[in-house]
Amino acid sequence: MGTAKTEIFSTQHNEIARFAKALGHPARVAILQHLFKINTCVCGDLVVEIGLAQATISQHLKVLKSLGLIKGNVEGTSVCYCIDNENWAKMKHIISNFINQDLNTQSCC
Amino acid sequence: MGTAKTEIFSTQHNEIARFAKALGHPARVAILQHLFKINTCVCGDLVVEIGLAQATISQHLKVLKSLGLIKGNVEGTSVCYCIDNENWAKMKHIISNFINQDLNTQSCC
DNA sequence: TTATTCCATTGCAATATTACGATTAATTGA
DNA sequence: TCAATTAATCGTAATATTGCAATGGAATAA
Repeated sequence: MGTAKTEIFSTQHNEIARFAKALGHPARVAILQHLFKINTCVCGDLVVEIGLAQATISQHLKVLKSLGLIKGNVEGTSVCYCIDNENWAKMKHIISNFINQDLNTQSCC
Repeated sequence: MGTAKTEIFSTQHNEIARFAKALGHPARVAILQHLFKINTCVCGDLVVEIGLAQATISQHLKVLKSLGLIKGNVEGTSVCYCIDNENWAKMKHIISNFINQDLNTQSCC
């Protein structure tokens, strides 16, 4: 175990969970927030900015990249990262649709 | 390790991550979705509905309850769960504010 | 009381995640 | 060419998560 039984859930539920999981670590939230804040691509200063070891940041970037939320471009000896607008929008819709549900009735308990 | 270094991140980033993490498992997504769908409290049929062992469901419910997203009421020999509207709204705002950010400029890469 | 039902908790095994030092690969600058 | 810089990857340790069988506690039904 330790592995989620994804096969018993719908594609939709698995997809919501996959995106949510990627946002489920403060370092990844901080990375994404920084990319939004500086509003351009980030080349190299993420390690300083976030305050974790280089290997650790690289691992978090890999998670975000593998989901498509960010993309990286090699610029000489450094790599520049930025939000992938298209996939970010896709994630936004999937998560929003889920969390913006409202109860039609009062909770009974 | 295996433990996130939450102390180096802002309260806001940690809070976003905490909520996102709770939504980061398809079983918990399915549980919440079911609670919205039937639009009232659920007494006892979650194990059948989701298809995991009773102990496993109980554990997922505990995660959701400890974050305040759901609440449970004892009704005789069973327990009824429902969405906690107040905390759900709080989560909704926190997550929405984060994911609804838009880039002012084109990505440079 | 005794059996039953429902659910939480405990204990455990398998796997995943987080973090980092060390190494490697690629590029640039001298 | 050779050092320096940057970031990915490897290896490893510590901890967290997932899942389930077994157990236990609380309420109900007989």
